[in-house]
Amino acid sequence: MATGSIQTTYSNGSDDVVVPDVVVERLPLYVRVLTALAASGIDMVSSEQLGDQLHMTPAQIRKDLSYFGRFGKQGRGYNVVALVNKLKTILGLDRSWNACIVGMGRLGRAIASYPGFAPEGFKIVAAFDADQSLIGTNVDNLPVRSISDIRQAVEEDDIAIGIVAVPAVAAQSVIDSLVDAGIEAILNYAPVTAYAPDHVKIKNIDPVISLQSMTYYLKS
Amino acid sequence: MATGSIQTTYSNGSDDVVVPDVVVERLPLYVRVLTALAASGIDMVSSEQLGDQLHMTPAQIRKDLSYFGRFGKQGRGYNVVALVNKLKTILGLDRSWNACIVGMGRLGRAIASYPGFAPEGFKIVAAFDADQSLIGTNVDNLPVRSISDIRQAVEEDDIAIGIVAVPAVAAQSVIDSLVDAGIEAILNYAPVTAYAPDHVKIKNIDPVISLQSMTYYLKS
DNA sequence: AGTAGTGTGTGCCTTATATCACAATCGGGA
DNA sequence: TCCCGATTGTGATATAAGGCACACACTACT
Repeated sequence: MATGSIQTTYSNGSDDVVVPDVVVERLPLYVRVLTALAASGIDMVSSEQLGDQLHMTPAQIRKDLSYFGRFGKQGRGYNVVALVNKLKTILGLDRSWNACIVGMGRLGRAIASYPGFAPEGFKIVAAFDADQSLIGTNVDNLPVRSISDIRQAVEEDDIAIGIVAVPAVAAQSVIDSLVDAGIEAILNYAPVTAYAPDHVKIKNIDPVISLQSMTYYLKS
Repeated sequence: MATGSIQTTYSNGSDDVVVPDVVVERLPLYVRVLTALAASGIDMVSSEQLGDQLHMTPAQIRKDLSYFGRFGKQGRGYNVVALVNKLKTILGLDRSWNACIVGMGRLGRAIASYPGFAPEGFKIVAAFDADQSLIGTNVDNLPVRSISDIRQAVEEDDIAIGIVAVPAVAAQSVIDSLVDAGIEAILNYAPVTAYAPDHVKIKNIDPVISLQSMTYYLKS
């Protein structure tokens, strides 16, 4: 759909493997169930058991993992803790990441106060808005700054991720600013089909679009 | 990934066509840009122009539309208003839909007060929670009811869509209740890989998972 | 040490999705 | 009325993703 690289190479010690995007998108799901399994004290798991939990075929799980190495043992399965650590390293989740929010309206504030980011290593370290009456105030202990400060803040605070929560009409220009400031990943909550150059990853969160495709299947 | 029908048939006057899921998921995007074009007074549009706006190839747009009929005219393109109306009808967006929210914590309240649903025809008509101290109170003019009332409410209020905003541990059982109550579409905000039978559509909204797959591509 | 049982990793095949490319068609102007 | 430029709709082809099935590896038990 949107332009962007479909795949990347993963340098796996010996040779470089081409990893499809869809595979990378599944890895966080593996991390999540493996983390839960580890927490409940289970130390080995088979691809079949993982498949049951994730509602996918064991073959797909094995193939996905095989892009990155050989983590399992025949007859035994995968060591839960070892595998989750390896996957976290692959995904870059063995460290924390700084993010900023652009747009501190109702939605931006809800995102800023969402308690699910921090435990996973995503820290929101800056907030921006275009509204002069908001700039300078504090929201959730975050000082709201002018959008024109983005570039400087991205450098100073080592911000890698931008979260866009502005109205649709402003979204593309905000995204351009973020890209221009050197950000490489964007989580876009604005209801637009946004454009970013190939080297910048962008993902959209749009509940209305999700609902609108589901109604197709509703009978009554 | 999750089990579920990959495709459905669309009865298009003469013959039944198999419509892939991915195609249906793109239709709302077409509706959105077409609506914007209509609002700006443009009355004809070509697949190439649509492709520019959506960052996809004209061929894909034409093929997607061709699953449902022949809406364009050679040499001219598509009539914007006629096409958007047709697509809305196909998607079931020519009417309004009732939805309920389960889980009236921080997230559930943010969803309930999100102003983006109503203009698109999605009405939140009921709210449920397990917390006795919340039941009976009003949130955003919505009375919070017990989860055990779901079945009755779904029937009485003609609710077609369930929005799940409960903690991860409670999500699957809530989804089972919704399915049991006869709901056919679920928008799940809980961070779990939820299961629903094939006849129930389920979509997940999970910003953390989205971030976690993007970090794979971050260099530094 | 030998053997039975289990589950991985992967080549090969199937299915799904995207793109190409061109005949068919439309509207406007000479 | 006929021709020309534009753009659709779609068969054919190319690419991508998923799943099967089995050789191989590992453990445990005798």
